[in-house]
Amino acid sequence: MSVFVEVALPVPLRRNFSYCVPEKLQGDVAVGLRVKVPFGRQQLIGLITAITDSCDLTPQQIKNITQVLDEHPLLPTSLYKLTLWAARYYFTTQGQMLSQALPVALRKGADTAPQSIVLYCLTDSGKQAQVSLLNRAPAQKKLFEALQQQSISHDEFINLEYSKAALKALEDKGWVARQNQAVKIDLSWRQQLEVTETPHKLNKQQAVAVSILNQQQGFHCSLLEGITGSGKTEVYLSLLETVLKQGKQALILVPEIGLTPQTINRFKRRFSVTIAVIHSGLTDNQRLDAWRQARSGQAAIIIGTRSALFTPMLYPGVIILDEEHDASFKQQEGVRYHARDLAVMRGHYEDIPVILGSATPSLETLQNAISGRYHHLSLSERAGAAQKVKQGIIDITSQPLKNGMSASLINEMRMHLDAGNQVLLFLNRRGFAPALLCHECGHLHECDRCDAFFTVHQGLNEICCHHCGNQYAIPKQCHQCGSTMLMGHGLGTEQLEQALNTLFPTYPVVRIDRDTTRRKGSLEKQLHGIHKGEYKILVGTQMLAKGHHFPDVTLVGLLDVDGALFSADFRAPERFGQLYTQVSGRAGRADKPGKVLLQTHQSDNPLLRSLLQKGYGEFAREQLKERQLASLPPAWHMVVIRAEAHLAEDADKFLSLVSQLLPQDKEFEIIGPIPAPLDRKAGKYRRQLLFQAKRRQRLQIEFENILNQIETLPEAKKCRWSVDRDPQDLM
DNA sequence: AGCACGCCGACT
DNA sequence: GTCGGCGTGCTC
Repeated sequence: MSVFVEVALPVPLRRNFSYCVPEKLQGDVAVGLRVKVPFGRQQLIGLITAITDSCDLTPQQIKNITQVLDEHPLLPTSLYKLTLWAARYYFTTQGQMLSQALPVALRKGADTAPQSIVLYCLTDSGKQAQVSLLNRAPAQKKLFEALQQQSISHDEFINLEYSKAALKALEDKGWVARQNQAVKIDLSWRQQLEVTETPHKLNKQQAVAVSILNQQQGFHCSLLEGITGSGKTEVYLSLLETVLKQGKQALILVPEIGLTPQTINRFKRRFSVTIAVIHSGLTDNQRLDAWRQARSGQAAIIIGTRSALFTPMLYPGVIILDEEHDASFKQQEGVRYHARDLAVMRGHYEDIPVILGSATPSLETLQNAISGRYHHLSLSERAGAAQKVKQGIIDITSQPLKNGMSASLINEMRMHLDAGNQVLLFLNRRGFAPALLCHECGHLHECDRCDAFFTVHQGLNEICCHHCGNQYAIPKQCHQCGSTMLMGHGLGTEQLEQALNTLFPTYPVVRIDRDTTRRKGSLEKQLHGIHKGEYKILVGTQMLAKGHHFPDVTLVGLLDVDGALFSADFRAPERFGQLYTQVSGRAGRADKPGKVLLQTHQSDNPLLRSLLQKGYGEFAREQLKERQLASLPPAWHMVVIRAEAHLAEDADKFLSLVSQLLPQDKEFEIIGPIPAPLDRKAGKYRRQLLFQAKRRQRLQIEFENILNQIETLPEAKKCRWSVDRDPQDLM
């Protein structure tokens, strides 16, 4: 009897591929194993998704599998199911989703079995050697003395940054030798958990949260809403102790920027267990090692960024996702999955609790907490005696601005700087979709058909409503006061940095944004410099607000509140609310009260007033109502198809055809095609088509029906296009 | 996505 | 006369 397998391959083709299993391999195949197969002219690695005894294809069309790579399924059932679900949800292929979920090394065919590790240890002559002989070779001496204490594995050797040359020299002397040691899986933590730090005393709210979380059995999702400094981490640690004591593992996900040595150290200090840390700086093999440690159960705690979500656990106990509102949990290329949403789904499949923590929860999570789907736990007491920051609004309508700074801000900066403190200036992420604003009267130009703001497209000389697609030429005069001082887009961080250097020549400036932190380790270096007081003025984008505390900063200036708050992006107010709250939570300290200054043309704006007076919680609830009224997420469900082409018509034509494939009614709206807010990037025209559906199921079905049709459109070949479900921003 | 085939311009 | 540009077509 002939045996066939369906194989999911990492290709952007919306189907799996059938292969024939040669007789000698028939006993080796099972669902979930990796196989090597011929594909066109290449050999690819894919995962078996099904085994059948018949196949519709003609014998000429079908090829044999080359090799079976695994003995046991690569992923536990829960994770396998999760990738299946995610592939459907994000309208992608199983193959793409699976390859997203696996460490690169495994995708390339690496072995899953724990391999032996290389251990450097002293030889007999090394043990008798005199250290004093190395007095003139400090690097060798350092390494030698470390080896006298204990042998060092190759990984430790790399991590601890010993000199390679020194190792070579010691090997040449015959004092050090390499040993291969088989990796043994140490599960002792499951029997006897060592707590190496006395837990802090919990306050009442923390204790309540911990006791509720400790009682949870099986799947349950909770929102832990705790203001900055309220001790969320202490709650996590307390919960971890319970989970680890039950012999179960914990998966902790943090934003990209939040995975600092300090974070990891907090967990390391408390528990003497193996912690697998998964971050972007790891090599493929280091990632695979972390993956293996998690899968074998040796790593009690797995801590990592977005992609760590897919790390298998032998004894799953809990998933904690900290700073759950952070946008870095949404993948922005390839399969655009959201780690928070998938974490909840994974918790469901694993039947374990999921904790989402934030000081400023996303509206998605807040809605689930309010509706009762999630447990809602609050921490509103600050641990220390930190004072509340002072907040001030600077109305810059008609005020002369020096590179975006008003005279009153500059004065205030000077006062704080002269007092020996640091000043922090925030500017929006570069290229935030700009609204059209009158500098004289502060009027914001709104669409006449909806109450969304127009977005300025300088390149097209157009203003465009991203809510309905309405377009006009950029007006010459303000619609309200007739002034010609219309502002389209603001300035960038680089320009600001230069201006500050001239304005405050005696106070060193540091700029922190995507450009200055691109190189590995440069962010850490800059942050270190800030803490040492090498810099007095800090300029940056959102990046600076995340997770870093600057005790000597007493003044924070938000230069372009309007650009951040009144952007076409429907999440702009939410984002701004989060940014503002994070920043206010960080400025100053107990003995040095902080001050936050906001520059705006809209000092009376109700949104801004509500945020400043009532705080994020109330503000977010108001936003949630707005979203409901506007049929926006999380009330409704959104998908955007983006297309990019050399000719704008090609992208437009394609998207128009797509829009015609779907019905439109009261519960299913299509907007566009409209230019993307950054409509011309790298010489290509970007257009997008927006879908909003009242019911999630409806969106799913409609899309599944048309995906194949979209793909076969001849126009689809003329542009690059992608589907983004639950888009984070409409850029 | 790869990787081929294929048909037109500037080089030894 | 070739090397190489990237357009389009296919992959069980």
